[in-house]
Amino acid sequence: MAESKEFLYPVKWLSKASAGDRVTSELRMRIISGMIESGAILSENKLAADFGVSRSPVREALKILASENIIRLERMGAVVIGLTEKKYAEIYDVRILIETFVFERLVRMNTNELVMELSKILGMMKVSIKYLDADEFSYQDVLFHETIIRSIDHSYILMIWDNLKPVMESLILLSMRSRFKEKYEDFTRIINNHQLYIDAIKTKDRDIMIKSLHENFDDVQGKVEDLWMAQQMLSKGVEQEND
Amino acid sequence: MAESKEFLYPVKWLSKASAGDRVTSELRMRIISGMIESGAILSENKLAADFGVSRSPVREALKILASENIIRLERMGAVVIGLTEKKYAEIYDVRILIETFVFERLVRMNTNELVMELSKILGMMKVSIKYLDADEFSYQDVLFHETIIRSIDHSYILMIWDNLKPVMESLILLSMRSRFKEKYEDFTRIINNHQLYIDAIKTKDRDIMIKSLHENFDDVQGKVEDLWMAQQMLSKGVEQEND
DNA sequence: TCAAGTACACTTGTATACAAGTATTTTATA
DNA sequence: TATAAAATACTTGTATACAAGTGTACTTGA
Repeated sequence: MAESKEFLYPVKWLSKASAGDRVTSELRMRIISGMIESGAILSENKLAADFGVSRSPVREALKILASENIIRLERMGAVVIGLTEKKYAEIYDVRILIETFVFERLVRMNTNELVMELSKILGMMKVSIKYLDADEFSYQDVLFHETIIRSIDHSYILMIWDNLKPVMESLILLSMRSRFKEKYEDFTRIINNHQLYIDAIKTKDRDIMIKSLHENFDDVQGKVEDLWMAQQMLSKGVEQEND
Repeated sequence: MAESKEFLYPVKWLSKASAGDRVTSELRMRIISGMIESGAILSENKLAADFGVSRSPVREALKILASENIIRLERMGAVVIGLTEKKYAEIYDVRILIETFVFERLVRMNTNELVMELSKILGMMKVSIKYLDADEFSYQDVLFHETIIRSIDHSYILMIWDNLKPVMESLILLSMRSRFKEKYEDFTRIINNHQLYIDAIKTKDRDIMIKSLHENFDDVQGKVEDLWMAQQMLSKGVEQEND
């Protein structure tokens, strides 16, 4: 009823999306941001009313979020799991696992085209910084890594990424928004890291690859700390509706 | 309308399952077995009619199968992808990836309880062989590996397994059924492999682990060859309905 | 005050209805 | 016969309705 007009997920990314996709994305953001607290119980009917849609798209959303492990479907109601610190560590375990795998494939491939593509994306990222567009920057950041993963044409590695991506996207969005406000100087470092990533792929130097991989994850670790800050901000500013 | 009474998926495994689960499991089996050919276009309405249910559970099934990468949801109709040889290789890439990861965690854990559990499952497998129950054997085989994976309590590794499991289960079911008929002697070797697996975990000997891991996958490779045989049998014996 | 049973509110899963959009086929026209 | 236009038979996504089941709360009885 008294639904907030503010959406956490960028509405422009949903122009062609279905109601189901909209609910999925927005709900995910609210859970990951902490706006919907861990342990909360979500009702299909209530969510449908809140989002102004029927139960069908809400059901779809809950199924997807359950497969992403951020809610748990029980007999009565969906229980919000949220992201504990343990889970962050686990997400990055998996990212390291698959990106390492991808790297091993890449060194045996022609990477010219990929390097071009990545350079283009890096250019986009620089522009996003210049014009203070945190959402666009996040989009390009996610796209950067997805482009690398897609390049080896491995459907099951891609499947893992597809499951991880939405959560990663939400994390990065929230982190980048807060950084644009508070730690603007970080972005030159992030750009340098990504350039190192590209160089590693270009030279096919495994040592640089490992180095850039770890720097990237150190950086990501920073993102996560920012996220905690963002969560604090949000949970103070948002009134929880319990009835 | 002229729906076959024969279900590929064991009906007793679906006793408490919803119509959606039933459709999902059976459809998966029909695709992986080759009974529904790669490239075929599935219609929600038609499937609903065939299975005698409404579109709701069918939609649910298609979403799940799409996330498992065995169909592709397009604007009009779901296109069956099926499993090419490349995809088999990719599945086992991922299995090796995650099982290796799990092993690394296991060597730092107390594995007594796990070893007990695995021994029990192995006992079940032996009984299944004795009584020629291919489905039960498959169930225990899948459970064996799932038990190992669950033991490290890693939600995102488990997420990967959850996505892989249904396809693995189908593959193993089909392969084991044909083996019980044609290559019964294989099973002593499979049992030995699993015993080696347990020993590796018990002694925490990384070398044995690697050895048993590879023997297991060699074995699995055999399973896949059997599957091709099974597909041949099926595609000859089944009349495709096209109208 | 406490226990048991009943009624109610709310849950999921499924069926069905409908709107909007997209291929296909048919029909009309040159 | 070839081409354009219109009718049709699909498709998906969403809304709504309903049945069966589950938990809660209230009432009734001691």
